[in-house]
Amino acid sequence: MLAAKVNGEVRDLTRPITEDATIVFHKWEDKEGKTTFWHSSAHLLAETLEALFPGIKFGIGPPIENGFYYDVDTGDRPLTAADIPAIEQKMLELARAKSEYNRREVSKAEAVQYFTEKGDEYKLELLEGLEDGQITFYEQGNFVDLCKGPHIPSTEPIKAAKILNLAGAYWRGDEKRKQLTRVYAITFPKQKELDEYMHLLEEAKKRDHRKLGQELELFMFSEKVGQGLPMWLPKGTALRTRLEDFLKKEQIKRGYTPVITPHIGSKQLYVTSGHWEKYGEDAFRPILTPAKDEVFLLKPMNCPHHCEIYGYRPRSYRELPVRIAEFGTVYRYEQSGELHGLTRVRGFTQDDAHIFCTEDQLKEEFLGVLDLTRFVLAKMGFDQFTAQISLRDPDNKEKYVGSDENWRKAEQAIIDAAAEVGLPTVTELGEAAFYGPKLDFMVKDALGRSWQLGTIQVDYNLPERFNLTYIGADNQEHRPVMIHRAPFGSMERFTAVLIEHCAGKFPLWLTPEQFVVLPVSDRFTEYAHQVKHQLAAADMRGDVDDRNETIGRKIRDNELKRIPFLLIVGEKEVEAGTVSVRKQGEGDQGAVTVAEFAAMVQAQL
RNA sequence: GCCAGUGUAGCUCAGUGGUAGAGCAGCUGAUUUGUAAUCAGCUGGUCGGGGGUUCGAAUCCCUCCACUGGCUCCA
Repeated sequence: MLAAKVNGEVRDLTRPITEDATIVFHKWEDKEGKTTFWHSSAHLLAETLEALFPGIKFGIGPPIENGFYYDVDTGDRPLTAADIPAIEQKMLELARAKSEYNRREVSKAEAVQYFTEKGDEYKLELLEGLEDGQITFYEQGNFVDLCKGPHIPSTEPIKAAKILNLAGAYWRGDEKRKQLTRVYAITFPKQKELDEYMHLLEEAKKRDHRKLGQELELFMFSEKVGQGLPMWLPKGTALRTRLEDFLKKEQIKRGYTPVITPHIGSKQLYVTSGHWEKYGEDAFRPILTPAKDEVFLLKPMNCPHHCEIYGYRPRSYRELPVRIAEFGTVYRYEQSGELHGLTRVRGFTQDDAHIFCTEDQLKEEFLGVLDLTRFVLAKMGFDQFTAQISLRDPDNKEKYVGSDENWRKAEQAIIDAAAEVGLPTVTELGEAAFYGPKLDFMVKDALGRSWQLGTIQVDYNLPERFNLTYIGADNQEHRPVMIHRAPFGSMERFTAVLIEHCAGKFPLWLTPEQFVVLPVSDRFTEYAHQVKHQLAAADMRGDVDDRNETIGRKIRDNELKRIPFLLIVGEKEVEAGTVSVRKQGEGDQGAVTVAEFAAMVQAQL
């Protein structure tokens, strides 16, 4: 037992209960138990660091989803990987002392005095935000920390510890302030659990899309081409093209109109849209021409172009909603430290569309987009995702364009639509786009990092900025509402997450190569090619591995390439007109005729 | 952009001041193969780029570039 929930509040097991209370005990298996365990471990880590590096100063040290961290200021002597073994060792040594975690209520003056004497300005700053009478210290061994708790009774159950990594982190998350060293770590009550966790991390690394992208020859980067500018190799292109075709077809069914727009636009376009003012300085530099004062920008978004398409002639209420769709490639100068495989790049293609509709149609259109997005995710086998509603930060309205009334309407439309379909959501203030609130679908990558995939945004503002109108039944001009949406988000990020989601074993309808025919020896190569052509005629994709290698080698190589079906052909198969089917990861499935195999695969598509 | 780390052959990696290495891949040849690596030979590197220290630098220092882990940012 690690902690107790008393009347809904998680507390120390050792803290006396002075009122009538409902009590729930938390063990390691509970989220609350782990959180308390890791929070206490953070204090143990701090005690360790203080013992090893006297004079070290402490920021904050909270538990996180997997483990905990502590932000520290080590002065002139940086922490490095070489320090890790000593830290881990000392941590366990201190844990074995079985120090009790003792809670103590202190006055603000007492707390300020303590940290002033200790010289820890970070704790003093934290104290500034706390009210007298609410302040508690926790003490274990030789370490005292400002902390509201709760904690486990003693360090005794902490049996295994691992420093996961060292990273920089700005104090209070503010890039203008000092950067502290963030020590990430995790602890367990048993060594075996730590071993299992480390094994899990290893397995996750194996499905990292950057690694699989290289192994499966899906995409590449080149220093000469530039940072964050992926190039899709033939197999990656085959995969991506199928994703695009799938969505294009579905969008046609749902009343979208495909368009194509250029990769650049005049600066004036982005002044109108507001992007110039908001992002001009942080974007790729403007493109100049021989003509004086002529300035173009690489397009960072497709919406301004689509607004121009909407506005190229008068629109009647009868033709709304207008749904303009484009797989549009955009370029954004992301900070160099942000680039990450295919998930964060500087040139990428959005499966973008902009829906222009009346206010009355807004809800239905939004619901339609929600349905499309969920249809797409389901088709790809994503059942684990969260939906995040991103609203404006009400305390920083100057970061956004548009009137309060428009924002109120837009935010309400998203909240209502999500509630209507029963979509579980979390709401984040301050995460909205500058022109409107968003509903984002978030998924996690193999290493637990969360990425935004599909996005739906309600926008009252760009239609105003572009002076977009339609003529209503009353023969008056009205302002349409705009929905920005991208079910995949971007082809790059979606592909990355898909690679990791299926560990490179793509669904049959998407995979670049569905089969490879493996002749047992070169006497059967001709038959192998016949098989391939028969299957190609049945609309299947694949090739012949006619290298002069043993069958065992060919099987191994093609298994590693995650080919769904290996078709082995030798003497027996040639005579019987069959193929021996070997399914990826599942071994020999026996012999069937080529037609039977084709039918079997068709049935699975 | 910031903090820390990494950069050696196509890939994975060894080499820490004294003649650049291994396995795999590739090429050539032999082998004609029955369900996850046949054998042999050969090729392949301005040790990320530039500058410096040194008799001598993959190795030490500076700088730039790229990548990795975070932070900040993300139209």
